[in-house]
Amino acid sequence: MDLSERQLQILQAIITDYVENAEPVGSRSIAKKYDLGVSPATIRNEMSDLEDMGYLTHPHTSAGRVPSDKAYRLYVNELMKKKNLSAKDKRMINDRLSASRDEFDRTIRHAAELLSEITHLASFAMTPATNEETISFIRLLPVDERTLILMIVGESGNVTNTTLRLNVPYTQESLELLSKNMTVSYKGRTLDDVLKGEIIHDVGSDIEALSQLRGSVMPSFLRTLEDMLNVNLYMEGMTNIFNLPEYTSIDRARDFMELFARKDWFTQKMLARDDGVVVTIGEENDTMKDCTLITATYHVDGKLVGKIGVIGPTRMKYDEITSIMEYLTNNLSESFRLPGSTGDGNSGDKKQKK
Amino acid sequence: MDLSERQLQILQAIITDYVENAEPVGSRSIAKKYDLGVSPATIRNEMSDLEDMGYLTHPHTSAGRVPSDKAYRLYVNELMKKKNLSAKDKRMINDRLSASRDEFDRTIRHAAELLSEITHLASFAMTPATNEETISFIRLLPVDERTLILMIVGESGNVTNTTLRLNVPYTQESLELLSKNMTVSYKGRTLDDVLKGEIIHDVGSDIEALSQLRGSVMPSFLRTLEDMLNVNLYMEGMTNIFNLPEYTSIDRARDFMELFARKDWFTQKMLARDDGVVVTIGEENDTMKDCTLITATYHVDGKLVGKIGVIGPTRMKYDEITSIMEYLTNNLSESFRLPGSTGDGNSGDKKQKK
DNA sequence: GATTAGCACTCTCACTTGATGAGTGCTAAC
DNA sequence: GTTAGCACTCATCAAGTGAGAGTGCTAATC
Repeated sequence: MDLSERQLQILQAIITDYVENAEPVGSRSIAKKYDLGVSPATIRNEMSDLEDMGYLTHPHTSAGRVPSDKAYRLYVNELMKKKNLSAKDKRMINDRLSASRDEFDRTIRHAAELLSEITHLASFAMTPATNEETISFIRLLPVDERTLILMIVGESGNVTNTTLRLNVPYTQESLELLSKNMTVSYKGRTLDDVLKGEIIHDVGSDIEALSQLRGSVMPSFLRTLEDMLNVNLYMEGMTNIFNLPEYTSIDRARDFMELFARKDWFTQKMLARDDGVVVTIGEENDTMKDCTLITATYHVDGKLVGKIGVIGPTRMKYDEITSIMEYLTNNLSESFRLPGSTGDGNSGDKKQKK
Repeated sequence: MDLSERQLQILQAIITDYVENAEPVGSRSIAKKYDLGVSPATIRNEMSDLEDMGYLTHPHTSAGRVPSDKAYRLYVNELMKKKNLSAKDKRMINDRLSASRDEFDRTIRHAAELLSEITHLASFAMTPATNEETISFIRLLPVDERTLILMIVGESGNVTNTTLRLNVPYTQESLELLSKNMTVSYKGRTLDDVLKGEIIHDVGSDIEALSQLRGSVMPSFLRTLEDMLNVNLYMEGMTNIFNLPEYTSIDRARDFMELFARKDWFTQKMLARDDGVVVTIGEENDTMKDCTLITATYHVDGKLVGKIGVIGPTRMKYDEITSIMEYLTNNLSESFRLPGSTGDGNSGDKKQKK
């Protein structure tokens, strides 16, 4: 049972109005503001039908109507039109991103900042990495007689390091040997694979000092690998949500903030999402049932993907925000393209349900 | 004009009660709960005097009294006694810290976690570093033909790195040469010094490729140095404050959260504080005038200092919290001591005003 | 002179009441 | 199918009320 043209118009009007004012919208104000050529009474009848079909809800008898998740879904899939960014926003994005184009992390961080500034929502960005990231090399660097740095570098240029203090001094040679040794053992393997798989014991354990050093380093190696899964995640504008009427209750604000304290959990959640612009609304999320989450992917050399996203209440300007994110990710992919390559990296605008 | 013994008793009772219940305390409840041997009326008279002297305030005519910053200051300096930690807390601290004793960053992060769990306040911890940190070496590591990692290591084992993408390919040799080159130029110099000083141009610029590479790397080098000033700062339990009656107003909660979004500012603030256990109360802080901030320092090999701290409303359990922090920092300093060294690293308990 | 009992006074808080206004749902007329 | 009209519902606000907690003052007491 499809919606009639008029029903769609009314629904769109309600969504537009509610997104703007955050208050239940009544039949009379729709009739006044949006020129639909019918009286409030007619609109009331249609609204009642829309409610029966699950597109609207009713906080209480005599409040106006509020769009449901289902309504937003319909809006995102069918109704909304792409918005053009303002010249000011475009300029801002171009300027800020080009300022640090040669540094991955910084560019990504700037992207998150931009996103939260423009949308006035909470945003995040992560450097390109996946569960399938493979190890490129492992390096142990001396600091002082007992202190050393363990560094793991992924294929994508992701780096994680930790500073270790050993109980016994090490020698420069054993350090270099172990670096090479470990690189040989783990190069090309994915993080998941190494974490779940057997630890490789049998390499070069003929030398006493080496195997001792190895024993001290291994536990930290594994823990650091785990950290590496949690890539570089930048979060920005978390406090923006305090300005929204949805979060004037301290409890909801707390819940919101607590979600983001668990960075590792959050990262895994986001990594699991599909490519392209993905919108999940309210109940479609397993946690955060009153939030909408929009993620988009950018590409490096047309292959590796990183993600950016915004989080806010289901009441948000879907059209503007998805357009901004599309522009932003295209811009990012553009600047991370190898000169000469052409691939557009499958940046299709899917908007699909998760 | 000193306070009489009885006035001190009453003030202490008011503080104890207020810290516990977060509600203005009246003369009658003091007389009932604390056995001072005088009637409410006498207590009222004393309270009135204490208010004249600035130790108490009055939200409105017929509420009870609330301790002022000045009262807390007196309490911290003179009245409070050291608390013994519960066996449970001690065990928890020992267990959790020893689990990752060989890794700096992880241990520090665990310390922050512990602190916020035990105190139910917001906490932070930073790895040892100061504005006087000196550069130990600089390393450039290849990732792919245009991508490389720039890594700066400080004397204390602090590492900062960034992934760069160049416009033109580089050669392995030029990379190694530049690494050595830069290390020679900057080794032993402090971050501040390098950031403020002249950029050194004249080293090895006879080779064309090298000077080009250098030109691409330098801007990032300086930006990354700045990052390094902002050490590793771990924040934990920010959402704890939502449970406090002081922060049920969304505005105050927002202000609080926004303070910590500015990590670099916060780091600099904390680095500037004295060694030992330092308590600054309310107005004594230039920002956060309704917060109390307690920091403490731990030592590595008896020299380098790192900081941990808690932040909360001025109404907090000063005696417990300072005791916990003392125990925790002693424990940290202990595990970061070079085997054989003895220095206790000046871990005096100063409690001084900033 | 210090301490205390007594009492009037102040202020907050929770609760009630009534008026107002926005909005719906139904019915009957167009 | 559309619309006007009207009764009904519910949230919100302001004003009013009583209870409770606490102070500040005064006069009596130790």
